Amino acid sequence: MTTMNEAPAAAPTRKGRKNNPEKTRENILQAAIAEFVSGGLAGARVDAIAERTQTSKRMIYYYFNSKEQLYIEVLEKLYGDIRNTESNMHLDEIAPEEGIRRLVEFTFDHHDRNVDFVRIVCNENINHGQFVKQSAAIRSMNNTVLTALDGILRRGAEQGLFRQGLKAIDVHMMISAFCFYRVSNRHTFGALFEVDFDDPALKAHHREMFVDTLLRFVRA
Amino acid sequence: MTTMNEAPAAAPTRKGRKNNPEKTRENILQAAIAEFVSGGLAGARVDAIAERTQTSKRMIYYYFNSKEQLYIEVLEKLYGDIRNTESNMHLDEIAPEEGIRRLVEFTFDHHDRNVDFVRIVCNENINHGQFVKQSAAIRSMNNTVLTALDGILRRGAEQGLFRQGLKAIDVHMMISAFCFYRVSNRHTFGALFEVDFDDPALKAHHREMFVDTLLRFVRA
DNA sequence: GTCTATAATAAGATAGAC
DNA sequence: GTCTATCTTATTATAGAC
Repeated sequence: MTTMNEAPAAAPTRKGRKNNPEKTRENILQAAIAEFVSGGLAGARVDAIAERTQTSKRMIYYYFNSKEQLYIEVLEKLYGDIRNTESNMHLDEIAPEEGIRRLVEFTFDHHDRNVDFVRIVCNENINHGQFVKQSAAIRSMNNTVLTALDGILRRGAEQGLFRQGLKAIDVHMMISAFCFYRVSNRHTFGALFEVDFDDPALKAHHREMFVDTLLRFVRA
Repeated sequence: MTTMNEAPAAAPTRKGRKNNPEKTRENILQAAIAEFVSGGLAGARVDAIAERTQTSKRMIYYYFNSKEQLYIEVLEKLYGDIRNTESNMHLDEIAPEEGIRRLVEFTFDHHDRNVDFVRIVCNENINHGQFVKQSAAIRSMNNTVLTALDGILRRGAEQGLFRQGLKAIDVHMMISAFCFYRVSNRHTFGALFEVDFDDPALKAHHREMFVDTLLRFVRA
């Protein structure tokens, strides 16, 4: 009688909500992303996360132990999303100029689509990057871009198309700066200069301008 | 007898700490900057601000009424600092290329020296720019750069040195993106790619590279 | 104008039933 | 594994003396 074999007709509104650990966990994680993104680590409220969830606050602590732990998992998830997508670019088989173009366009689109990622990185920097520094998972995942870019620059230089001695880290930083800033500072920049970053035409303009700027930088 | 004419020898350790409203206010404001900068609006603690102060927590509420009000004043102060310095550049009297160079260098140095400003802007964007949007003072102060830059671009185009049809807002955004990102993301970028942004040699390298990139962009 | 002490409340975390 | 109710601490804000 202590087993759960009774009351099939008891709660009609609770259809299909049987125990489902993985789904609950993912559900919490998604809610946490939304909450951390719109308030930072300090600004996020555990109660608010629970409200965004189909489950209760208790479950947050059950699965993640603390607010900080939850934050770290969010961080790792969002950083991981980039790596997964940026692996499939095959930048080593195309013409150097085309490689630069594609890399800029890819980075642009990725940041544009992942506002969440950008916001969480902003927050990390406000926290002096303390959690990124802690997470070995994150630190070890970010060098694929650099080697790909290095290949492009080297081939470009060999073919006489690009300048000699360009460093991948420099080019990468400039690409990131453009794509990141356009998302990270859209609210203040938008308010100050009355620019609407959601306008598709402006977005296309920026995208092409960034490609152009980078190409002008690398060309011999 | 209710006037304050007694006890000149009472407290020897409290020398010179007579009532000084302006100084107290400024003292609180400086402490608030430090605290808001290293934790954002939500992360900052009023107690912590008081501790950084030569006065008490009570005075914070006495002068600023609330944590939010204090935050807004910090915001306005830091934004104001830029305007004041960037007015004295006289960019309309020099050669166009030199104008671009100076503007980039100025923006670079300013961001480099004012980490506080950069952090507060990051925080503002996490808050969807809600306080910047509220402050009429801030919104009305930011158009001097744009007109100066516009002048440079127009003269450059007239002299056949620069391309036609370049927009000041675009150039300004790219300059800002470089200079801002280098400061705002130094912790995460530094941790991920093992870059030390405090290295003076690297700093000089970035500065020159940004000038170069912008010049390559505007040139005909 | 300034201080110490404290109220009021919000928020992170947990107990214990089911 | 999940829920509601609650404990505990931290934090914003204020009272009231001087």
